[in-house]
Amino acid sequence: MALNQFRHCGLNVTLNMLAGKWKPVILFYLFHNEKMRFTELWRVIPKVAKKVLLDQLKDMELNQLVIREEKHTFPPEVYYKLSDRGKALGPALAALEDWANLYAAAEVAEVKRLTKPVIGLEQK
Amino acid sequence: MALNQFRHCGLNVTLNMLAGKWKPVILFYLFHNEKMRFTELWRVIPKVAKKVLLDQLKDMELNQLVIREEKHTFPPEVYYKLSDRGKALGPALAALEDWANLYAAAEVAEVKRLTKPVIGLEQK
DNA sequence: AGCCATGGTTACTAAAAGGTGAACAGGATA
DNA sequence: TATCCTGTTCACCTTTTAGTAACCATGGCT
Repeated sequence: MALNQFRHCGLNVTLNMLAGKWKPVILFYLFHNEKMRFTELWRVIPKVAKKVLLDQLKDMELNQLVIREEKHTFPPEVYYKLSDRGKALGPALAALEDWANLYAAAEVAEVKRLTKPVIGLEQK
Repeated sequence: MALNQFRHCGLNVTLNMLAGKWKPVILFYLFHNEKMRFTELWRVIPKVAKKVLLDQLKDMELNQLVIREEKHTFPPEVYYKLSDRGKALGPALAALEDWANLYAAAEVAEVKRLTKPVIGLEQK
């Protein structure tokens, strides 16, 4: 889960926390939604396996980027949301995104085409 | 090398380019040094295998973050330096680092202890 | 009783990333 | 001639991550 044990500075620490195939998408949705149930998140990222999504969320919870909120009802309801720490990542993530748009436009364009079906969808 | 083919937005693109165990260190040195020979870089990051360092650099070159400059002398001299694109990452990377220092202080502290011998060293 | 739904786990497989050690040009040097 | 030096490649091996599929508990429906 958490990778590189060689971390020499803050940059490494942060990137380690963000490393994970689905974490950027998860962050994307949580930045746009405040609170999401597990299944909701899962439906919205259709290509990911349940277990993997759980792994990534668990990892992010461990790093205190997200908070898991469990209502002990039946059937169970579990909500995931950004912690303050997670929210504080906003500007930095925005900077990364801006960079991509300014300096890696080609890659992003290609990307946007590939992902329209997944992102920007109606979240219930 | 370049990982996640699932990229839904700029964030993903950027993180994909930064994902790699040694890329943060490499960036660190190139941000501080302007130009470095392969061997110099290799000596300064002692725990990495030559091949792996080469892989990471090749990857970064592909993503146009660094520029490889080869002097056809004997023995060969190869310099690596940041491209403009790479330099433009500066602010975003600084933001990630600042986040770590403000919100993940514990992790960074632990880290600083582990890495003193590697970072902040006398470059040549 | 049988089935659905939710959020998990478990055991296993596959693919990617990283690591090791040897080898290679080919001029310089001893 | 033998050895060194630089940047690279090759053929493998190990460790990490991601993916698959089945199974569980539990209460509400039908």
